[in-house]
Formats: sequence, C-alpha cells, structure tokens
Amino acid sequence: MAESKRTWTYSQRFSEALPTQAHHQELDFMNVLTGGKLKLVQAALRLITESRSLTSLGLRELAREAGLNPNTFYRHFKNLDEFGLQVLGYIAEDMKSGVRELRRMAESSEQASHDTVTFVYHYFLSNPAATTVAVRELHGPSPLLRRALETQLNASAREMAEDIIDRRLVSAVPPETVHEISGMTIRYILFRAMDYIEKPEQREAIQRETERFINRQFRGAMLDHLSQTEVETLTSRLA
Amino acid sequence: MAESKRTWTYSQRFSEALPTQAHHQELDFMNVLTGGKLKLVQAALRLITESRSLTSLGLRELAREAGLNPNTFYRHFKNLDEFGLQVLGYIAEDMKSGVRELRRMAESSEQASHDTVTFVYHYFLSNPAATTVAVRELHGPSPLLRRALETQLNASAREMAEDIIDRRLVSAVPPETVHEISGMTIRYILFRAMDYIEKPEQREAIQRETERFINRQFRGAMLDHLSQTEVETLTSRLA
DNA sequence: CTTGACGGTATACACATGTATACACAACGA
DNA sequence: TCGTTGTGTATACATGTGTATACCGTCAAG
Repeated sequence: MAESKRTWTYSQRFSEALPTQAHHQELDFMNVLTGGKLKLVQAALRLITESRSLTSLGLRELAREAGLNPNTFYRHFKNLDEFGLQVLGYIAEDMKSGVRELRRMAESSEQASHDTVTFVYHYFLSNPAATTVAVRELHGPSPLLRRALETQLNASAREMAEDIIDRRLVSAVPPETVHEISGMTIRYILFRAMDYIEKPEQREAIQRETERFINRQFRGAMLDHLSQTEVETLTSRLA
Repeated sequence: MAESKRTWTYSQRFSEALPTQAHHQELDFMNVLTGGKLKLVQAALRLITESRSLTSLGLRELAREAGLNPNTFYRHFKNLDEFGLQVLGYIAEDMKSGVRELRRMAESSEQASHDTVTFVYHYFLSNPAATTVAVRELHGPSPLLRRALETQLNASAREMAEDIIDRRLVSAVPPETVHEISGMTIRYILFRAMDYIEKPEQREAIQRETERFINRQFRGAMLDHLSQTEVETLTSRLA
C-alpha cells in the first residue's frame, strides 16, 4: 500500500536487447503464448504468488514486472478483463493436463484415495501460482472469472467422478452420488491447497486429513439409504 | 475499472445537515461503533456486497460512499489496515452472536443437522456483507486478515464441536473426530454460502447437499476404525 | 468564559494509474 | 522494392489516490 519510489524507465536505452524471438504466430493458437504476451502472463503469475490477487493487478504493474513498456500491454490485450481470462486459460491448460495424468495412476483401488490426494497436492505444490489464482478468484469480485473457474472445476470433478465409476472403485455408491462427492472433494482440496502450500509443517497433517475426508464421504454415502435408527443399531452392533 | 465521472463535493454546502448525534463515546467500547466510524464501516460492507474485496477498498472511495470528507477517515483510523481489522471485528461480533443462538436450538437430535444447516444458511443470507468479506478474505492477499479470520473460524468450529459432544448427538464418534469434522463442515458451509446467497434458485439444493455432506461425514466417521475389506463385507451384507 | 478535544471540512501535493497518440524497426508478402 | 503488419517504445493527459496542513463548529470540563 505504500512502497515503490523508483522512477524506472522501461528499457534503459533505446531498444537494446531485443532478440526478436517473435514472429512465430503459428504457435499462438490455443493458449500457447509467445513473446510479450507470455512475459505479461508470467509476470502476473509471479505477482500473484507473492500474494496479490489477479483482479487487483494493474496494467503498469504488470508491464513493470514483465520489463515492458506499459503500452505494450495494449498490443496483446484489449483491457484487463481480457487479460484475466487469458491468464485463466493459461492455468486451466495446466490443470487439465494434471487431471489427465491423474487418470493414469492410482491402480491399486485400495489406496486410490491416498495416491490421488498425494498426487493432487504435489501438483498444487508445484503450481502455486495457478492454485493461488484459482482459490482467490473462485470467490473473487469478478463474476466473469468466477463463472470461468466454476466451469473448470465442474469439468475436473466430472472427470474425477467418471474415473472412479469406470474403475468401480466404490461400486456400492450410485453414480450421481459419486459425482456429488467428487465436486465436494475437489472444492475441499482446493480450499486446503493454500494452507498446504503456505504451511510446510502441516502438509502431512493436511494430506491425511483430506484422505479421511474422502473416505468418510464415500463410506458415509454407502449408508445413505439407511435411516437414523438403522444406523444406530448398526453402530451398536459394531461397537 | 472504468466508471465514475462525477466530480463530487463531499458536503454539498458548507456543513449542512449535521445532526450531531455523536458525543456518546461511552458507547465506543468493544466494537460498538458510532457516528462517522460506523458510517465508514457500513460503507465498506455496502461496497463489499456489491462485489469488491475488503483489501481493495480505497480511503477516498470509502469516504465517498459514507458521504464524508476523505480526511475524516484519519479521525477514526490510522490507516487502511487498521480499518480492515475493525471491520473484521465488527462482523466477528455478528458471527459470534449467530453461533451462540445456534447453541440454543436444534433440540431434536434426529434432525439436528437439518436444523443447524437451515439456521446457518439463513444467517448467511441475512448477513451477506459479513459472509462475503469472510469468504473473500479467508484466502485473500492479506496475511493479517487471513490469520484473524482463521482464528475466528476455529473458534466457531470448536464451539460447534463442543455443542455436538455435550448433547451426545453422535456419541459413536470420538471427540477429536467431531472437532475435525466440525472444522471441515464450517469451512464447507462458508464455501457454499456465496452460491447460496447469489443463486436463489439453487438454495434448496445447496442446503440439502450440505445436509448430505454432514451426515455422510459423521456416518463415515463411525466406520473409521474398520479396514477397507471389513467395509466391503459390511456393504455386501447391507445390499 | 475559556480551553481543549473531537469530528467534520477544504485545499494542496506528489505520485500512480489507464489511455491516447505518435514514432521506430523488424519481418514478410506483393 | 515498397507497403503492411506486428511488436516494441516515448510522451502526454486527465483522473484517482494517500497524506499533510490548516480551518471551523460543537460540546463538555475547568
């Protein structure tokens, strides 16, 4: 709120150091960014990791961090909203590939939740910027970004649910319940991801707690069709 | 990001309309705000409800919304951080009284989760500003506010857990598990509260979904001590 | 009645921000 | 070869922001 006294010129001389690695706009399809565009997006991710929120980033701030002239921003984005969406697309790409990888592991079924949780948290840990922006903007002030993230999360949840169903990991629970629990789980994990990233000494605890969360959720769901009294007789029999 | 062309003077004439309802600083103890202080806090809550985030509020913006001169801000707060904490204290007061009320109801034990969830969501619904600020800042960019909210949430969770234990609502689950589940539940509900507030057509669904969440969590916890295979034989017997 | 705190106000300054306009240069297609 | 397009740059402007200083009325205590 009160820092930055530097006066700064964006390029120290005329236009030194311009390797001109550009002019492959054939790469610019489908979220594969290049040149200044990439620099700006990465600058945003850097700033976000140092605890700022995507919606609060300024055009000049971005350019400064990217080592560019403020006006270069306009060469690539119409305004800050469009920029935000591009950033979101960029990290969504990451997340999707993460989930896809996820589908290819956790063979054991007994330890499926353990493996999954381990993987997901490790993924978050190695993509702190993406995680932070997701958590922040999911409830942030921009309805646009919220919608976009919501869709993204739902897609991931659906993928996770279908995976569980396909492999019959919890065959005792009806599919729509698996979908519901998947959605809850994904949101819960995202919720905890910030703590996981920021508090290394709690990581083990958070991970185990999340596993308990998932197991209880699915085991509880197996008893969904029982009444309160039936559950009570069951537990008294178990005790 | 691009609005507001109004030139504005903070008081349209010299100093008309000053009912001078102040000078009861004897009320200014313990979060009971008065006068301009109150006006500023309420202005903040209003702005936050119209989708802004506490940390992004500006001094002048606040004063404008409160109908005060920007410098009046300094009469009450040293800086914006202190202001944020005061706002948090203000809403924490609300929340605490809400939870306390909660302890006094839900006699039925059979429908405890239903009653509780109903109450909590209704509370959120009638305090949208407090809810929004809590959700936003819980993962927001200010570590200070995050800590404060975290403490507040943990206190609420503890209270909820003790309530459940005292009344033996789920005697089949060990106390520390009740505490854990309480924490998860409170966070989950807060998580869903935004949707509950913003999407009236989904309220019923969200509420029922939350009840399922809680029930599964506790019922699942009853099976915590069982192994995977034991659970499987159990469910096959149930089918 | 004076004094001083309290809460309100106006004016001013230094700075940051979003945008607009115009310039520079490299690469490419005609 | 010449224009065009893409990408970078500098300068300028209006507006918003946090803060500093100083002025003014209202109370209540001395």
